Amino acid sequence: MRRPTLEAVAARAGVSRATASRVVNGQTTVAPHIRDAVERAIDELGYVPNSAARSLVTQRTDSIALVVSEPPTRVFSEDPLFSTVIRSASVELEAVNKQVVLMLASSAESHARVERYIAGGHVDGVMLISMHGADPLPAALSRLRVPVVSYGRPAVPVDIPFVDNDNVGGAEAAVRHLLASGRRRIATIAGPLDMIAGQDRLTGYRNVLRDSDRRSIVAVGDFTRESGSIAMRQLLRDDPALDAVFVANDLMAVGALQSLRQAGRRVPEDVAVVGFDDIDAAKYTEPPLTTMRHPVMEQTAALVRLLLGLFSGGPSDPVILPTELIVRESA
Amino acid sequence: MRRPTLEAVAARAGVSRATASRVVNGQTTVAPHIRDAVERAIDELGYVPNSAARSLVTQRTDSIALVVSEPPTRVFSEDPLFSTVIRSASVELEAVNKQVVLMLASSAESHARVERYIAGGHVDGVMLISMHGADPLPAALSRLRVPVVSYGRPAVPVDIPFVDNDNVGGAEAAVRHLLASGRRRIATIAGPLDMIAGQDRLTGYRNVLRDSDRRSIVAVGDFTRESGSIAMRQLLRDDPALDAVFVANDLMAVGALQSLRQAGRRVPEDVAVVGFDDIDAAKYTEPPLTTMRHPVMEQTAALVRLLLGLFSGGPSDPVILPTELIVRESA
DNA sequence: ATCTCTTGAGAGAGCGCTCTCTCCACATCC
DNA sequence: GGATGTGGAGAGAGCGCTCTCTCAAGAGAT
Repeated sequence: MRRPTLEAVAARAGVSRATASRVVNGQTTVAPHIRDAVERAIDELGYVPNSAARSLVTQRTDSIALVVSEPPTRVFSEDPLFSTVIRSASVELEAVNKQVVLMLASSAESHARVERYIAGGHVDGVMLISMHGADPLPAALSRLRVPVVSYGRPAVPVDIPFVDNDNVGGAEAAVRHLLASGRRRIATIAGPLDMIAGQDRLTGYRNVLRDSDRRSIVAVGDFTRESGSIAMRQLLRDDPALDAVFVANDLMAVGALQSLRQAGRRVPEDVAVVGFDDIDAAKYTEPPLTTMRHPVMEQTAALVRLLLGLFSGGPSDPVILPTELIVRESA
Repeated sequence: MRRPTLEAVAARAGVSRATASRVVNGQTTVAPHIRDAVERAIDELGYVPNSAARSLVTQRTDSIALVVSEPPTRVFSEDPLFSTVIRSASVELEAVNKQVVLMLASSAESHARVERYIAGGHVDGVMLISMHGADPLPAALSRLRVPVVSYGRPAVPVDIPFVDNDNVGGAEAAVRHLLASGRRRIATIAGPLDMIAGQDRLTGYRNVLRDSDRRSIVAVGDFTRESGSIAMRQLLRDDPALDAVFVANDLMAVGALQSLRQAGRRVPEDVAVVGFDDIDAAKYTEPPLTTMRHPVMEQTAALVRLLLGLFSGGPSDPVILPTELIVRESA
C-alpha cells in the first residue's frame, strides 16, 4: 500500500527506470509513443516523485528558508509588515516552485537551530528578515556556503545582498512636508536605534531640521503601538508647544494619535502627524494618517528575484526602492 | 569541500558508520568512550546529518505543512488572525523540532500544487487553515493518507479533527451583554455566510434575539474593515434608530466605528458596538472596542498537540475552546 | 571447564532517484 | 558494402543514511 516508485512506473510502461526518469524530468530525448506510455503509467499509478530521494542525488532541495529573526515581542506585536512579507514571499516563491520553510529565530537557542538547519543543506537559499543590530545571525549565515539575501539592510556590515527602501529619503520627505505646511516645532518619535530603519529615519528627520535651522525634539520608541503612545506623552511634556510630529512607523503613530486625543490636542489643527509604512490601519485612524508608503510587496518580489539570481550567478547589488508620501488628513 | 558524511565521522572516530549513526541518534547501546570519540569527530568536522538521506530511509520528514487556503483578498487584507496562527504554530512546532512548510493555496492551480506536494509525502502532517465552505481542499486532503488537522471546523462535513472556538456561544454572550445594558434595537454585521465563523456568529446573534422576541437587523460583510464600514452605513439606512450593533469580527468593527463617526453617532452613547476576536487594534480604536476574545495562541497550541497526537495514535476528537467577553468602552 | 546470555559493534542491504556511460539500431556518407 | 555518425534506451553506480542481522567478547550459570 506504499507509494508507487519510479521503478513501478517503468515496469508498467515497459521501459527502464532511466527512461521513466527522463519523462518525469521532461527531457526531450524520448520517443513520443514511449513518452505517452510512461505518462499513462504515471497517471494510472498516481506517481509522485519522492523528493528525498531526488534531492539526495541532485543536492538541491527546491526549498527556501524564510528566517524571521526578531524577538517575540516584536514578532507577536501585530506589525503587519511581517505577515505581508511572509505572504508575498510565499506567493513569489511558490510561483517558481520553491517551497517555503518558515523559521522563527527569536531566542539564542533557536538561532542555533536555524544555523544548524541551514548548514545542514536543507534549503537552497535563505531569505533573512533581521533588523536588529545586535543580531548575530546575519553574520553567522553569511559564513555558510548557502546563498543568503536580506530584507532590509543588515544592521551590521556583512556581505549579504539586500533590498531596502529609502528610509533616509522617506523621512526627509515626510519632515519637509510638515515644514512646507507651515509647522514650526516638529518633533519625532524615533524607532529603536539598534535597527537600521530606526536609525535612518531619525537621520532623515535630523537632516531636514538641521538644514532649516530648527531644533530637533526626539523621543524613542520601539515600533510598537504602546511605545508610540508613551513617547507621545513624553514629547508633550518635553515641549507642550510642539505643532507636528514625524513618527517613524505607523504602528507608533496610532499610539501617538491616541495620546494626542487623550491630551486634548486636535489632529491636524493643533498637531500634525506623519507616519511611515502606510499600513492598512493608517486609513482607519481618526483622522486618517498621512504617511510614507513603501512598497513591501514589490520589495519582497525584488528580494526573491535577487535570491533566485544568485543561484545562477546573477548580480548581488543591493536594491533600494523609493518611498512615496501619502497625504491624508493628519498632516 | 563538500559536507562531511557520517562515513567521514566514523572514519575519524575509528568506528563503523553504524556506530556513528547510533551516537547521532542517541541510542544508548554505545560505550561511553566510543560515544565521546564520535562526538568529538562530529564537532571537529562540523557534521550535520543529511535530512534527505535520512528521510529517504525513515520515511519521515519531520516537517509539517501549514496550508492557508484562502483567497488572496482575505489573506492579504491585514487580518492579524493569520499571522498570529502562523507564528504561534511555528513556535509550537519548532519546539518539537518539526519544520514548518508554509503553503498558500489561494487559487485552483495552487490547490493542485498543494495536493501534489502533500500526496508526495514531503510532510508528515498537515495543519489546514481553511474557512470557506466552497473550499475543496479539506475533502481532498482528507482522502490522502497523511494526518490532517484543521484550524476551525471545516465548512463541509469531512472527517478531519479540528480545534475551534465557541462561535455560537461567544456571539450569544456578546448580544446578551448588549441586551443587559439596556439596548433595544440590536443589529449585526455578519461575516460571510460561506464561512463557519460567519454562520455560527450569526446563529448566536439570532438565538438571543429570538429568545427575547426582538427583530434581527442584519447586514453581511466579508470580515474586512472596508466591508464593515459599508455594512454599517447600510444598517444606518435600514434602521436609523438602532442603538447597538454586534459585529462578527473586530476588523469589520473598526470599519463600522468609522462609519458611525462619519454619520455623527456617538459610541457608545448613541450606538453600542461589540466586536469579536479581540485583535490588538481593538484596544486602540476610538473608543476602545468591547469584544469577544478567543485565545488564538492556545487554540493553535491545541491544534499542534492534536496533530502530534495523531502521529502516535492519539484521539481525534474536536477541541472547542471558550470565548471571553472583554468589556472596554464601546459597549 | 563448558555453555548460555547479554552487551556492544560491524557488515551490508537497501530507501528512490539521477545521471553517466554504454550500447544498439538505423540513417548517412564515401 | 563498410565505416561513420546520431538519436534513443538500458545498465548500474552511487547520493548519505538507517536498521536488521550477525558476530565477537566477556559475564554469569551449570
